[in-house]
Amino acid sequence: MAAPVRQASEKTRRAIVEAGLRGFGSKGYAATSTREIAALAETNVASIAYHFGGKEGLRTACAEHVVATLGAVLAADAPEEEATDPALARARLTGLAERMVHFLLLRPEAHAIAGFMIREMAQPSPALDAIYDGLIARLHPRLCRLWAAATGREAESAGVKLAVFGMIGQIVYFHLGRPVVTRRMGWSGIAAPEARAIAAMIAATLRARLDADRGDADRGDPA
Amino acid sequence: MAAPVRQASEKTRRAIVEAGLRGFGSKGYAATSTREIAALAETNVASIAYHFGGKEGLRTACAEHVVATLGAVLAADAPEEEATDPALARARLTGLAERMVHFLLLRPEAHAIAGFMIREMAQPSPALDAIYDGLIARLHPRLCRLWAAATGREAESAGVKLAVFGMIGQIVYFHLGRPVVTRRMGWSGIAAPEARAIAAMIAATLRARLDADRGDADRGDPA
DNA sequence: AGTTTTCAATCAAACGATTGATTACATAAC
DNA sequence: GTTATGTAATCAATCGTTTGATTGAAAACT
Repeated sequence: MAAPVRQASEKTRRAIVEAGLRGFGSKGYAATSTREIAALAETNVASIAYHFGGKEGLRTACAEHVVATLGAVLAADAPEEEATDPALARARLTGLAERMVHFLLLRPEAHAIAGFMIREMAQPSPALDAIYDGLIARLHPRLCRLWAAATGREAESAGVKLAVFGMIGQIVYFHLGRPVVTRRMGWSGIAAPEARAIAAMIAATLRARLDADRGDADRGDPA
Repeated sequence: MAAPVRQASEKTRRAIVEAGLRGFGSKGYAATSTREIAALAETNVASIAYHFGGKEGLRTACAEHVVATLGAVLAADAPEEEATDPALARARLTGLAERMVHFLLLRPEAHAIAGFMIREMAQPSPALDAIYDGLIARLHPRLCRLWAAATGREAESAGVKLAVFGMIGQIVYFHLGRPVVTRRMGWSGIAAPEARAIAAMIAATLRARLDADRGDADRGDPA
């Protein structure tokens, strides 16, 4: 909580957080020992208790790190002004989706981040609050507003909110289900070409859904 | 492997598997102790080693149980003859999706099953092989054939396979992201009405996507 | 039929290993 | 010299597993 701005111990902090995130994200919280984290961070086990108060403190620190990192990634290409033109909103939405796919599937650091978030959702802890407040609570309404602008539906309606979750769910699944997807597709892994194919499929689904919503919005049949 | 057909120890086996599945599915493999499982199954810790060779053996036994249970659920409403009529295939597909949503979100035993599968994907183990071979390898191609019949595209094309995964991903996500979804939606949980809303949204997405695919299939633009 | 043997099944108890946390002490920075 | 930071050693607790004893019922034997 209290940031030790004093010294260059920041390097150790970062190393521990990154090591913890990598462990928690790939193997899970319980399955990752503090000694393993310390070894990966090239420091002593006691440093974890010193810097974060304990393993649980490191967990929330990792959550904050995830929020900061992912927030920066998503804010980088976020023009402050909201898109009101349907075509523009639609382009923004598809672009954001595509960017999320590529980040989630190609960036090496994304594996730990996504794994961490997924595991936090599966077994909620105080760390999930930080992720929700710092990330979901900001990103999801923004996507809903874009969806609304692209279709004419109301941004905070249940249908739009669920549709946005559905879009996110598709993206997340291709990270989560990677071993299953690659096996079924006959891929040896997910590199740039595979990520492009997945992004194209998600974009196509998104376009189809937006088109359908635009038609339904007039007839008052928002599913 | 060798089934002890002799005695009524089958009851103990089942109790241990169900207890293990519940623990592994909700808290994760590493976070669930053998003592905890034994207590939940109302038996002794040694029974786990006796019946399954160890904790890891119980893991694969749980995977086999998941395959058997889920296989039965999905096979129950699977008319052997494949649907060739587009409208019928479409109805089958949406019906299957709806059934999956309701099973995953409402059935109490589904929580452990889904949690187990998700965690296995996140950290593949030999248990994942059993799940893939016994479940995915059967279900996914069937969905692809339905998709193909509904749209005119080729069942084993990359686009169709990915689209089916996308549909599954949406469904799975609403189970996985339950704490996040409920919070954002202002729900206190996911009961029948909420599951219906989610199922409606997924059905709408599916319909929109199938429509778009049917149009694209002629023009040879399968994304 | 009565007796003995065999064996799957379960149990309490204990094993060594590992866990997260804590301590006491050394080192570096200011 | 005071504080901040890092380390080695150690703590109690818990982990998965193993052990030896016990049970009850089927199998084998007389």
